[in-house]
Amino acid sequence: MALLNLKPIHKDRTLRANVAEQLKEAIINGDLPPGTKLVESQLSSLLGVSRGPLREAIRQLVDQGLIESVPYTGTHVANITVKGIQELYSFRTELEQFAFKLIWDRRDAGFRNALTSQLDKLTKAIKDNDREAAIFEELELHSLCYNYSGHELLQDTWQRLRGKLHLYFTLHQKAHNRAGPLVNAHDTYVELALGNDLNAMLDHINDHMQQGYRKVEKLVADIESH
Amino acid sequence: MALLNLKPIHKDRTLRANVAEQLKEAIINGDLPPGTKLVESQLSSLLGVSRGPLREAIRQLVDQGLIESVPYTGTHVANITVKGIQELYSFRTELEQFAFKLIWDRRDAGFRNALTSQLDKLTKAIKDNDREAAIFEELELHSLCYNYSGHELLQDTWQRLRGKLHLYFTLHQKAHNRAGPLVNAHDTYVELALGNDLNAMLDHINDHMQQGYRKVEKLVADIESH
DNA sequence: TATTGTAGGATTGTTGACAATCATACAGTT
DNA sequence: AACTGTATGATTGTCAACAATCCTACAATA
Repeated sequence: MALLNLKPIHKDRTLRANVAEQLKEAIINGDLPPGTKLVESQLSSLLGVSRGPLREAIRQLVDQGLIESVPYTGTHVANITVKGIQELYSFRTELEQFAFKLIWDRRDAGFRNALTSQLDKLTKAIKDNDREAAIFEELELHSLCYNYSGHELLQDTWQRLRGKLHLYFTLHQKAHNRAGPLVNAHDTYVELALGNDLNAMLDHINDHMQQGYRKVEKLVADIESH
Repeated sequence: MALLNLKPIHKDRTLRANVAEQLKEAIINGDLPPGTKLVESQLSSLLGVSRGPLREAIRQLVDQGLIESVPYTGTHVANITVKGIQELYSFRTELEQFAFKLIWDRRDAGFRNALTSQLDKLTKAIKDNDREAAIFEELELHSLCYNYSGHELLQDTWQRLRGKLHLYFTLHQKAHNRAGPLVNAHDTYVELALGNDLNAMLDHINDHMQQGYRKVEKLVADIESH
């Protein structure tokens, strides 16, 4: 048995999974803006899929907070609220601090390499002015930290939040038509993440999140007042 | 308009919701032990419901980690692992500390009354040797704290965990056939929660969780080795 | 005019039949 | 004997038709 490097099979080629993925993409990309009514019959014919798997996909996104649904009445893309953003950022702060407390003594060469290489990707995307990619790479950078924690429950929770966060980033970028992540915003983040002062890192996470929050805060106020 | 005290209508009398509730109950009560195969056709005829809503209910519980499912092959009640319990308790510690940081300056008479009254219910259930009730009331005590935080994202996350926690409690109680929560385990908890030393409370949450973890730890080792 | 009652249409919820996929057992091959 | 291929049965995935519910608009009533 001398075979290796086989990527784990993605054993989920159910329609449900495909539909969920595609819907999520559409919401996150801003193609389906918050508040958009989602009518099952329309969507199903649009996707070339019957309503069964579509409903299951929708329910999956409801659990992720990207879609809201009231029995017998309707389904729509989740709206954005100031409270929602505040909660997301405050919660993220706690999660990421927890992640780093877990990671701290497990950081090895693999982690260091992955992190710096990911920072490079992010920096490159920003310099290329590829905003979509920049958003993605920023989220990947944080995902990396969660993954190295080895804490599945934590990872799942992060994944659940990631979609909404991505949406906020996209909306902010579209509204202000300016670059997403700042060029140097993550330099000190990575620097501290590779350093030897845990408390400094935890403090920085606080700052990092508050910075991020302020960036999208105004956006929401605009949207909320229609 | 002089009418009040109307309980908010529970507008979810869909079959999906009923089935999900009933399935969750059965799992949590231990009627469907971990590893039990769940066959859709059997369950649907057993519940007198077609497979559509049943599948949606199952998917809901999959998202809560109570059920595991592999496409085209099968579905079964989630198994218990040492890692799973460790993660649940370490994660809970962070969540509950976060909750109390949020609550701390919002604690009012209503909160104090609710908390002490809930402690009374718990104590009574223990004294009456009603173990099922004791488990429920203990979870309610913690839920109260999460609810008073006003943080919906935190509440949702807690609710997702609560099911699995409930299951652990039930299994532990059935395996060792001893009382669930100890009589005085929550006295200092409530005492500190009503006091004026936040750090003491946060430290106590750590202890409280580790105590709880050790209690169910052995159970898992037994189960894991079949 | 403000409130209540009542069709009508649209949308979600539910169902039972059909198709795709998988695990098992067993026969065939080397 | 170990491995490979193949049929079989069971189970999940998918579909299209039917039923239940809700929102809207409009008429009726006071």
